[in-house]
This record gives sequence, C-alpha cells and structure tokens, in this order.
Amino acid sequence: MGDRAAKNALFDGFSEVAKALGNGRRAELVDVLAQGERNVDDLATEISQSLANTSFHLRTLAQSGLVATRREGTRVYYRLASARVGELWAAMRDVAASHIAELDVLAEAYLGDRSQLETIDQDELAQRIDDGSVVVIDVRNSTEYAAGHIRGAQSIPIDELADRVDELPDDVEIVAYCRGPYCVFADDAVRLLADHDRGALRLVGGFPEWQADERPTSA
Amino acid sequence: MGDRAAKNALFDGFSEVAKALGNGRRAELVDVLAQGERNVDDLATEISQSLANTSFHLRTLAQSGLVATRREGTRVYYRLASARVGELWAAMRDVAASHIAELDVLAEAYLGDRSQLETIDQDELAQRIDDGSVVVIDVRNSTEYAAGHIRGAQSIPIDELADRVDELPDDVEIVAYCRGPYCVFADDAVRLLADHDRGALRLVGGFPEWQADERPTSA
DNA sequence: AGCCTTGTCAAGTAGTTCCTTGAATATCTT
DNA sequence: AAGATATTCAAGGAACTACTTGACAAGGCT
Repeated sequence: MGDRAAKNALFDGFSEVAKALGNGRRAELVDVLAQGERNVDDLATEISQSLANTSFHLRTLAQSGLVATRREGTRVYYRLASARVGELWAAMRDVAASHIAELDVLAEAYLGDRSQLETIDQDELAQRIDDGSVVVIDVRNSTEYAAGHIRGAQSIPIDELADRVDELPDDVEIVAYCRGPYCVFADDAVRLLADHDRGALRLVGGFPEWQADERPTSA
Repeated sequence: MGDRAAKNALFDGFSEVAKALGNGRRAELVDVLAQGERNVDDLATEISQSLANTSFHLRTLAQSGLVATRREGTRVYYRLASARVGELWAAMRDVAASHIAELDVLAEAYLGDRSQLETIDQDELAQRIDDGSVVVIDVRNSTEYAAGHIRGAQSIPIDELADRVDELPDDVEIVAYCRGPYCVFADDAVRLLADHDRGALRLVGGFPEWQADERPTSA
C-alpha cells in the first residue's frame, strides 16, 4: 500500500481523462456531443476533419470512458457517457476562460465583437417565456433541436434563417440561442435579424446550460 | 467570424487546461497544492521527481494559468490559481473514477483493501464534533495543517502517530482525515490505531472536500 | 449473392512531450 | 564580495501523438 509505482499508476489513470480532453478537436467533439448524440460522418463534417481521424479521436474518447456508442444499422452514434462529462467540459472551459489571459483574444477572433449584441439571461428569458413577450428560436441544426430544446422554442437552423425571417411575428422581440457561450450561430442570427430591422437578443449560454439548470425543455 | 482557423485556435486554447492536467505527475502536484501552497523543493519530494523536472512541470501548470507563484527570499511558493482549479481537479477525478473501469483496480493497488476500515461522512462528523463524542486528528504533515484544518482537529502527522498514541484519550472514538479520497494517510492511521486497540474511523474525503462544503475550518 | 454505405484499422511521418544532466540565475547570509 | 541555498533554463534522446492515405470490416439494400 502506498508505494510509488502504484501511486504513479493511479494518478496516470486520473490524467487519462484530461489527456482525452487535451486536444482541440476532441474538445470540439465533446462540445458538439453535449447537444446530443451524432454519427461519425456527421461529427467529421462538424469538426472539419477526415473520417478516419475523427473515428480515431472518438475511439480515444471512448477508451477514456468519456463517450459511449450505439449502433443503428450501418451507422454508429456517439454520445457523452453521462451528464457529468458535460459538466466537466463546462468546468474546464470556464477555468480556461478565467485563467488563460489570451483566451479573450482567441474568443474574439472566432466570435467577433459581441459588445454591440444585446443579451438576455436565463432567469429573464424564463420570465418572458411565461408572460409571452418573446419568440424563442433555436438556430442549431434540426438534429440537435430534435434531441432536445428549450420548451416552446421553434427550430430555424441558422442557414435557413435568411429565407424564413417572414415567419417571425413582428410585434414581439426575438431571442435566439444555440450550443453554448462559444457558439456563433445565435450571434449570427441576431446580426441577421438586426439587418432586417428586427429587434433580437442572444441568450447567454446555450441549450446545455439551460438543461443543466433544470429549466423546462422538450424533445 | 466563425472561420475554421479561429475555431481551432479557440478550442486548442481550451484544451491547454486539459493538457496541463494530462500528466500524472502534474495531477499529483495539483492534488498536493489543493491542501495549500508549497515550495518547489517540497513538491519535488512529494511527487518523487527531480527538482528540475518538478520545476518544469510547475512552469507548465503556471503557463496554463492553473497555479500561481509567490516569492519569499530564495524560496518560490506555488499555489492553485483559484478554488475553481481545485473543483476542476475534483470533477476530473470523479469522472475518471466513474467511467474508467480499471481505476478501481489501480486505486485498490495503491490504497489497499479499505473494506475493513470503518468510515464516517461529513454530516455525521459535524454532528459528533458538536456533541463532543469524537477526537479528530489531522494526519497530514504540519505545513498542511497550518495552512488550514477542520476546526477542533489536532495535528498528528502520520509518521509521528505511532509515538504519540498515548496523547489520545481512550474513552472516545478517534476520527482521522487527510488529503482526500485517494490519500492513504488516514487509512494507515486507522490501521495503526486498531493495532493499539483503539477504535478509529476514517473521514470520507479529506480537508479540501470539507472546506468545499463550507464547513467550519481554522488556520 | 453482390454492391453500397458507414465506420475502423494499419502503416508511416512530422512534430511534441517527458525526463535527465549540467550549467546559469536569484536571493540571502556571513 | 564570497559562499550557500533555492530555483530555473538549455540541450538531448526515447517515447508518444496527430494526422494522412489506403486497405479492410459490418451491416443493409436490391
């Protein structure tokens, strides 16, 4: 008991989990999977990597126990092994955001300048859904919407939004949400709606954060 | 906005934190630093690595923003950058424990068989401290005790315990605690006390868990 | 049965990580 | 100023990681 070799092995075991998350592409995969299960091909497109490489990264995640699989015909669906994996990913992202100085710069380079975009937080949105003073749109793709969404939200994937602006009533404010704090879809939606002279707000955080807070959802 | 290179850079940024934790020796350093600040020499001994290598690992952790430093004379003290880093480490450890099958085996190889050792949880200990029906001993080293301990606990480092058993009253039960769920000191203490015919219990979790739960501490 | 779709495996290469050794630097003590 | 203590830096080699290409496997459709 308590010898060095065993201690090394134990802590190497713990660090396996961190190693699995210690690659940008795998982190992206976890971020996408936090929205719900997806097949390999789909995930490869999502992270802009070859199928073989994506398959390899998914296997790495599976070996560390972070993701699980399900086969359906020729397709293999991957999902997070549990909700705690999603929480771990969120915790990691938050620690990175608060302790790595240059992360602000990287985030702004990817997201663009958010300072002009109005936001709404979860409490306020819940309130306004109750009193009917907003229309909520889910601008993620339709698979993600189908896997689970904010109760009462309607699905308008971001690349269909320009063609479907007319579907939205023009007498209430619009709230757009997507995958999470580092997802650009809702930002793009708010900008696009502003170009059409529609007042629109972005929900701070995305569906996983709403769900983690145990607020009303549908699927 | 939203281009692939920027997205890669952003997620590579997030995964820096995971990379920093993705090495067994660095994970150990974080585990030790969760007890309070320590100098480099001390940490090198703690993780059984050369001074140069330990210094290198600490610099890696510092670059990812997980640890911060303070100089005092010729000594440099390292500490966790914030309490959230400790929480992240705990979350990672828990995900590893619940999703990696072989971790049980590794833990038992390091800790030995715990099934014969009686335990007590935080709620029950808090209760029994209040009604005075236990003596609590902190079997970590004295620096760690000095940096913060369970209110009312007395310090008896594990390697002094054999010589100091007589200091303990023999009419109340003894509760030993140490660094956390994967620390052997309290297990060793309970076994040693049992050999001296003293009834002893191990607190589930250690000082960081007690503190995270906002229970009474002193320093 | 034969072909198609979807996903995994294997080999190879460029780049990175871990740890060691030995030298350099920073601060304190005398 | 010289010596002692504590820490960091630099160079180098063995081991691992990320990604590519091309071959293989598993299941479904006709």
